[in-house]
Amino acid sequence: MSKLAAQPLYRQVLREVMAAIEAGEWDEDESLPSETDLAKRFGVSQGTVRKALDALVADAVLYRRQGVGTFVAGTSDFLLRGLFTTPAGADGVKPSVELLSCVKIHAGEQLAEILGLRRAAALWQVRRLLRVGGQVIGLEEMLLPEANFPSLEMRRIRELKGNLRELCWRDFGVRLKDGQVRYRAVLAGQTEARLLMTDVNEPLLQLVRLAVDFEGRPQVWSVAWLRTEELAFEPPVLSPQV
Amino acid sequence: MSKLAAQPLYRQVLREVMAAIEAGEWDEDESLPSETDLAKRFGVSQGTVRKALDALVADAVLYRRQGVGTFVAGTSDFLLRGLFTTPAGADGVKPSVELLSCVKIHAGEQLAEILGLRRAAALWQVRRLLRVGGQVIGLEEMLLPEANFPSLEMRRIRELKGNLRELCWRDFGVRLKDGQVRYRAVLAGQTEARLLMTDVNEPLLQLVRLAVDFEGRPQVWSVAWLRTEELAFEPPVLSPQV
DNA sequence: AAGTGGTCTAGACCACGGA
DNA sequence: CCGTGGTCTAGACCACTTC
Repeated sequence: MSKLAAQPLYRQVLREVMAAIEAGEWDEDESLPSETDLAKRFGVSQGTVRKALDALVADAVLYRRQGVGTFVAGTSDFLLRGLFTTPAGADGVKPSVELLSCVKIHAGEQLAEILGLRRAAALWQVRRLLRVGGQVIGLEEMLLPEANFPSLEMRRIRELKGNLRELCWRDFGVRLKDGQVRYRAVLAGQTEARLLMTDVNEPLLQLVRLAVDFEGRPQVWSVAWLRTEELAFEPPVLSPQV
Repeated sequence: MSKLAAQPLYRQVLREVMAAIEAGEWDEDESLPSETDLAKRFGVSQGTVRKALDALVADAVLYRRQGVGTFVAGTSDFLLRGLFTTPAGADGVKPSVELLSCVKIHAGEQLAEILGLRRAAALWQVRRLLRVGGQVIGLEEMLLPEANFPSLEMRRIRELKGNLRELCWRDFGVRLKDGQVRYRAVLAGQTEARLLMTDVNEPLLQLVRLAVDFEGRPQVWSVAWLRTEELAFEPPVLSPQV
C-alpha cells in the first residue's frame, strides 16, 4: 500500500476493507480474516489494520467478538436501530416498517442546497409507517436523489421489509450513516393525524436527519414524526465506553 | 505503573490523568505535558498515553490542537453544549441559564432505583430556566443525591451562572458525562406553561437524561422541557469522524 | 492447544503551528 | 527552526473463546 497518498495509511486500509465488503467478499455476520492476515494482505502492520477496523466498528459497519473474530454487521434502518422504551425505562422494543408510497418529485431550493443538487434535480419521496406490535407509532418521509438511486421500485423496498438503508446498500452500494440529527416537538396536523391514525393536535416528536455516505457526502434527507405517549425514543449509542 | 492490575494500562493512565486534573495540576485551557513527557512520567510508551488521551478527548475532557498541544476542556452544561438551530438549519445559538430553585426532597422508589439509592435518600431538586436572547425556551429539573453533593448552595450555583455541571466538578470533583438520553413530545401543563411563559398545550420536547461519572456510576437525573417552535435541539456530537 | 481480538513497547518518521 | 500531535512498524504478550 502506497505511502504517497494524502490520506493516512489506515484510511486507505479502511477504504480497501469497505471495497471488499461492497464486492461481497464477506457476507453479513461472516467473519473477516484475522487482523494479522489482513495486515499481510495489505502490506501494513496489525496496529494499522486495527485502527481501520476500529473506525468501521464505531460506524457499526463491523462488530467484534473477542477471541472469535470480526464480523460484517447488518444494515438495519435508522429508526429500527433507535430503541423505543417505556418512559419508566427498560424493555426497548424494535418497530417494523410498512411502505406507504414512493414517488418522484423535484428538489426545490432548500433540499437542493442541503443535498448539493440542482434545484430541478429529481428526488424520490418515500413515505413509510412505523409500527410497534401492530400499533402505528411513526411516519417517516425520506428524500433520495434519483441520480444516486436511479430505480427505486416499491416492490424492492417491500422485499426488504421497508428497510431503505439496506436497499441503498444492497442495490446501490451506498452505506449510509447518520449525519446531523435535530429534534422538535410539533402538533399533529391533519395529514399526520390521518396517517398515524391519531388525533389532530397530538404532540409528536419530529426527527430531522441527514444521512451521509462514508466519504461524508450528504445522501438522504429524512423527517420522521413519532408518537411518544407510550414509548420514548432513545437514539442508538455508537462507540459506547472506550 | 503496575501491570498487575485488572485494568489495561491505558485505563490506569487515564485515571492518573483524571486525578491530576482533579488535583488542579493543569487549569482549564492549559496545555498538558507532551505525550512523550507524560509517557516518561507514567513509565509507559507514548502509544499508551495516546490511547488514554483519546478516550478523554472522546468524552470532551480534553481537546487537542495538532502541532500545539493537548488542553483541558471546560465543563459547559449539557444543555449549553447542545446547539439550538433554526429549523431550516445553520446558525446554532447557545442559551444561558437562570436558577429558579434548589430544594431537598426524598428519592422515592423509581429515582432510588435509577440512581442506586435507598428510597428515603435525600436528593437536591434543582430547577433552572434556559434562555436564548432573553426569550425563555426551556425548563430543566435536575436531581442530585445529597450524599454525593452535600452542600448545594444557590449562591454558589448563581456564581457559576447556573452551570451545574461545572459546580459538580469544581466543588465535588465529579466530572459528569452523558449516559442515556430519551426524547418525547409532550403538551405543556399548567406548571410548565407558567414557568416557560407560554400557553398550556404547546408542544414541548421532553429530554430525559441520566448523567454518569467517569466510572459509569449514575449520578444525576434530569428532565428538561424545551420549546422548539423557533429553534430545534441538536445534540452535541462527540468524537465525529475517526 | 490453537486462533482470535486486545494491549503494549521502542523507536521512527511525518504534518502542522508557532517562534 | 523546534516541539507538538498523528501515524506506523515489528514484534511481543495477554485474555478470551472454541475445539
